[in-house]
Amino acid sequence: MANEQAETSAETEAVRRDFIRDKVKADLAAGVHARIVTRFPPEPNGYLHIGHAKSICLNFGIAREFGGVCNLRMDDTNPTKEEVEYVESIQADVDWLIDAWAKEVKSPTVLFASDYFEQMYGYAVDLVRKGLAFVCDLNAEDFAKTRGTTTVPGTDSPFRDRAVEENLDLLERMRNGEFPDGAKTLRAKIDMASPNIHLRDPALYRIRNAHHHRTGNSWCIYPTYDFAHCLEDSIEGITHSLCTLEFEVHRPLYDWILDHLDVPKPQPRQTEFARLSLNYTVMSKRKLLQLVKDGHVAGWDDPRMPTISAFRRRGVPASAIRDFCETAGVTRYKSQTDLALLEHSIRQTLNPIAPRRFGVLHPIKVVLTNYPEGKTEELEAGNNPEDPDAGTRPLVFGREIFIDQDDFAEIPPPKFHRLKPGGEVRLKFGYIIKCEEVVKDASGEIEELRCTYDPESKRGGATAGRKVKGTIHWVEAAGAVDAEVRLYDRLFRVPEPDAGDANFIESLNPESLAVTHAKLEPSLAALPLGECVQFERLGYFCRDRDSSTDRHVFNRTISLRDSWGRQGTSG
RNA sequence: UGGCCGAUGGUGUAACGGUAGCACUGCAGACUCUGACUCUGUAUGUCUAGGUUCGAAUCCUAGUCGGCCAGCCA
Repeated sequence: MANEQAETSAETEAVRRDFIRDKVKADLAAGVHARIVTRFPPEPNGYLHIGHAKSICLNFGIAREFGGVCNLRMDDTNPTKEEVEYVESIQADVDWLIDAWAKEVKSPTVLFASDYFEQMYGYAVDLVRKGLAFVCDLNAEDFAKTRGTTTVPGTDSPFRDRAVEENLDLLERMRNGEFPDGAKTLRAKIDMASPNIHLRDPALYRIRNAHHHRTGNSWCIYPTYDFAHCLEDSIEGITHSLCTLEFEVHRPLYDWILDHLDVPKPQPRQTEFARLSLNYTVMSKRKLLQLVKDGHVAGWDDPRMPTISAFRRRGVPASAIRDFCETAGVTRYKSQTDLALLEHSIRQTLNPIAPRRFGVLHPIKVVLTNYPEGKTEELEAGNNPEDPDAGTRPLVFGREIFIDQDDFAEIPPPKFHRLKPGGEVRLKFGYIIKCEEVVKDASGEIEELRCTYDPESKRGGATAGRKVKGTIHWVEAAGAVDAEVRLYDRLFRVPEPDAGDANFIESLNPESLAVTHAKLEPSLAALPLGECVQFERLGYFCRDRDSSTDRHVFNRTISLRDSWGRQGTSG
């Protein structure tokens, strides 16, 4: 009995996830819709970022959970800002992000608002016929002047009472290209005194003699967002139109347009949620574009960027981003999500699946003076302690190896568990070694460490059970693969780089990228692109696409949590 | 001197009139051939003031603070 109750309430809790899903569920229960249809409607004027990921996960996620579909629709109603490059990157990013969900819920083809231009124009004509829209000759400046302000009502356009026939004629001539850019607009006839400025006879069509990336030169008038978006939703049979909070004040107009047109019922309903805001980064397309154009980063997919393509290149699994979006939640409160939440999702996703490998980022050579010259042997190394099925791999061991600079200290700080003069550490999967001598060059730089090893301390050996404080990773010198390893840190030094009127460029973190010349275990030379491994004790890494057959470039996806060295430098 | 929206630990998010919970982060400890993982413990919260009610984070009123809106951008 008690168990049943617990299960029931747990189930209820699992289903109840946010206020939007509540609404969807209620609509379904009330029979408002037979099937849920959502949409993700990016404007192809930039690359998708982690903020879009939230919207993608929400829209596709809801469709999936409720057995519906989600359309990927390019909102391409402004030819002066949109490019094919962006529609392509958006498709690739969405496909990668939703991955297997695509088969279940994604509309089979990408949709384009521009495919509805003729239909939208027809609706505009309908509004004119009903006396609900008029052609206005005011230029942009006079339009603004007569709009009023937040506290002062606007005044009617002198063209507001044009006869229907004249409006029809003028609209057609607008379409036929008889007027220059900005000369005329089609406006809704609503209420210039409305406290909601978006209801003060808003523009529905504007003249743009511009080449559109899909419709070419067949149009010279283009619908505004407010007119186009609700119609796009209506045409596609969208049931729930989810958007961010800043569109809240547009909702009355969204409804007004559909209410006054002969469109299928039930009409789509717009619901707003708070966009994702992540600290230590910026999210606006304008600012991301500036970072790219001004060369502060290497491109849209520079792994320091918050773009989806950057996360992909950096080695972050799509499922980690989805997990993060779920963790961040959906509310109407404008929050600032901590980067730590994202990092946790990434580590949590990678830990059970990433094969363990050895990589030495900042090598110091170690010579084992009592290890026979010319001898090598194979050690058996576990691939992943989190996954019993991951198996083992052979690791060549020899007289000369590399260890990381961080794992040796000539003058060790308190509680230092690693190698120090006269001290011992275990080489993971191998022997216990003892540092006998520090060899330096003329300038005092450490040239190599001369150590002895305990031949019986290997797993299975007589002294294998000896306790030493530290276990470190290593790479055998002769077989080591040279690699360039790129260590990334947060792009900005401050949590809110674009707070207030701050110049976000000044907050860039000069140490967001550090490049090291590393020594890696041989198997890493063949690591396929797109696969993430853990360099033991260091973090998760993947091969970068800058690699070639004889050049190895790796990205650090994310470091391991480090309760010891946080005060030190990264890597 | 407008309209609309929002406010729960450091961060994010639950609780839908009935014991303020979870995750992240922080700190402390256990374990460890990864100073990881895992586990344990611990710290910190309902914006304010009234009201309704047996009972309010939740409902009402007012205030405070924050956000959005005056593109022919989306």
